Amino acid sequence: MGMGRNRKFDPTVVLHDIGWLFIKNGYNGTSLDDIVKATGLLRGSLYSTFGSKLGMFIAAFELSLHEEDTQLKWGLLLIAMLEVAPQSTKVAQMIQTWYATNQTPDIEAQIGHALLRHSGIITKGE
Amino acid sequence: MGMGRNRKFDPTVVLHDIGWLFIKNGYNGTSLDDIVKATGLLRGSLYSTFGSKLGMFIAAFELSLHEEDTQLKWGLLLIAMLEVAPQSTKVAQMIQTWYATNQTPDIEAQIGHALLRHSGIITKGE
DNA sequence: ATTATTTTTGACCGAATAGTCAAGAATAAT
DNA sequence: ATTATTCTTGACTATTCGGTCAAAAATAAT
Repeated sequence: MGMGRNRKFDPTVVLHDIGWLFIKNGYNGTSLDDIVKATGLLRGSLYSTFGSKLGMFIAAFELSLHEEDTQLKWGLLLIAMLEVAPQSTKVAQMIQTWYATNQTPDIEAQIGHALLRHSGIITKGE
Repeated sequence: MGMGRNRKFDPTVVLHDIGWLFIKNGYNGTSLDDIVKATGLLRGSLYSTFGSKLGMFIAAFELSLHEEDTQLKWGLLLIAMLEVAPQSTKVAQMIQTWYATNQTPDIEAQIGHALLRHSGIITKGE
């Protein structure tokens, strides 16, 4: 008996912070020290909740797919496609699923547009 | 007097190997040990020729832009846009220049297509 | 053949990496 | 209030990271 302490932080909020970090530095470009500093949590809490760095990305990515924040969604989608999918079949499948349900005639142009924006080549409309 | 030894390897060939490595693992996902193994060269030779890991990427990227190998070119372009540009203004400028001279009505669709191919979401035409 | 200059070699370095864990603090259920 | 369970803390580890360097080998020019 005794269910123990409850989590002191809101995983959803933390995953947002982590998501934006990944967008800013890339997946391999983001270290755990970066995540620790950005979230204010310690490694133990992060690992007991998300399991691994990859687990953190997957959770943040999945969250973003169920949200309206298109900035977060597109950013993580790009990182997932280029950096994470090659080393995680699960992430590759998540992208597959997203693509299958979001396929439109202009999807490729949308992706290209997102990448140009992400890299700062274009800023607004054109 | 005495001009000293000549380089024992062909930088162009080496830069191709390095370029494909970056495409396969990403920039931050590729270590110098990876490069050493893939090229057969040792760190000293690589550093005396290219200066740094970033120098290796820039040289491989620049080479690819002057070539016909579209696979290599698109692959490195994607890596450059998403991973390297944020940490190198020089690479950002290279992409800017490329974009300025290659801007077409369907450039965004082309980029999106390249990224979908890179991540294995699509394989051939569609 | 000597020499000045260059490249190659591979051991080495401090810093950063992802991940671990035992001990302590908190708390939900009894 | 006790207790079983959970989360938090932060020090710790082994490994990998990009990069350096002195010595050795090679060679182009004289």
